Amino acid sequence: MNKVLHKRMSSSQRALLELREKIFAGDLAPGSDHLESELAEQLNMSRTPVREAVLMLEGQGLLELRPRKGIRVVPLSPEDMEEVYDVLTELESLAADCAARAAHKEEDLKHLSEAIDDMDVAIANRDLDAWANADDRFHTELVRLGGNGRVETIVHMMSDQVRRARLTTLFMRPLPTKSNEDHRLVYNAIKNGDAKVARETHRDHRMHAKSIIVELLRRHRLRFL
Amino acid sequence: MNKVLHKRMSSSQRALLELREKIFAGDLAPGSDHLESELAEQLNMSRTPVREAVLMLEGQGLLELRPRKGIRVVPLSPEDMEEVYDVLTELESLAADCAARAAHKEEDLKHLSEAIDDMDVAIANRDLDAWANADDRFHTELVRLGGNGRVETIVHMMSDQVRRARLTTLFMRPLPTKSNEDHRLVYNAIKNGDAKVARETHRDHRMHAKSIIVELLRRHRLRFL
DNA sequence: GCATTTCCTTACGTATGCGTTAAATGATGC
DNA sequence: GCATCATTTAACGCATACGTAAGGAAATGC
Repeated sequence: MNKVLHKRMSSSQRALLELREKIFAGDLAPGSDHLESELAEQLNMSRTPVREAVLMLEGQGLLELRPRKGIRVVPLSPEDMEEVYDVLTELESLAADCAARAAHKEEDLKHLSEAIDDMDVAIANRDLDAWANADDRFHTELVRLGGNGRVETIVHMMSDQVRRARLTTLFMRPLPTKSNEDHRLVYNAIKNGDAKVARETHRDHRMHAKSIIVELLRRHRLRFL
Repeated sequence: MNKVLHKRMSSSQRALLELREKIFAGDLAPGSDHLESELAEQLNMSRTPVREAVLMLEGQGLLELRPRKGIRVVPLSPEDMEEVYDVLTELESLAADCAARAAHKEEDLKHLSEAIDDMDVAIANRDLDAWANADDRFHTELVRLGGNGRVETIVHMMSDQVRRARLTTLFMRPLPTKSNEDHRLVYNAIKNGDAKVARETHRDHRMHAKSIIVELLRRHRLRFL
């Protein structure tokens, strides 16, 4: 657990972080309902900061408020995941395009290339968690280089959903060996300032990932419904 | 004012709506700071529902919470508007693409064509407000036809920012006579199922709009700083 | 038996009060 | 005269209490 030094954090902040953790850990299952008072008790605080955190998490698309029905952890249907991936594809491709145009020095692309290298290592070690972590870093750094803060925020929200879906699908996927070739192509295109290639390569990369995940989710759904 | 029948609305809901109205009316000026207690008094309610509304509006990118500094109405710099337009361009183009692929019947495209007609009328009448209204409807309907709820949500948020910027720039713009030609091209492409044309035409349309608005904002800024 | 209405339970919505803390102002030492 | 520190003040964070309304159960009428 990354219990970062939370010297003095407001209860709302704590509620926000801990609820997120619980959601991503699957501790609060997709589709499950919860009462304010229940969550407040779990977090050992009063309802007020919980309400505030829940409001923020609703804005982030992780929770759904249904007064007197409970607070629902938003489910992840294959259809939802298609939506999420389409937004991701579009905005990350834009970021790749902008990053390529921005003429970054090789120095600035260090994090990007490190993430790619880490993925190679992770694949060699068959370490899916490490791979997923490095993949996240690659995509985070890509949008950062794109230089559009709103794109960053939105992509971050969508990535959260992908991360949730990965909980149920990562272990069933084939090792993403092909994936890193794409990453390198995108990296080189950005380094060379080739916006068109960066954009289109990344687009193809994401569309491919989308089809895999959605397919897995559909099959998974079939087995459990 | 659209004082829709608010038979029994919670105070939070009311705070949300009324604060939005005040923001869009410029009653709460971009960049201005306000206290919770001040807003609570204005709205004639306690701080609690105000806090909740403010939290939601922060998630929508309209307010910025700066504890002990005040609640700030987010300013609209030309740079912000560039970001907003880039996101809009990307996601609306996606929506246009999807809408074209979806093979909608002409019936389904009624709202779209009506909005275009209304813009023609508005331009003939030199009625900028009516034009802006119809333009909003066109874009709203376009993303609806795209069929991706998340795209709709995000585009709606970005459109809010554009609407705010329009407050200060609409009156200084030339009549957007050219603009409606673009709308018709997009409409026809969607009707004919030509996704590529729909996407690219719309993209060009938005990029053009972006350059105009950003330019105006920059000039406006120069005169007032 | 089934539908309708009433009552009851309980979660939520909001006001309120108090403790906390951060910004501001003044005091003190150098 | 300036910097640092203490003091003050006021806005916020949070707990708590209470009113309210929604959903369900039970009772009553048909």
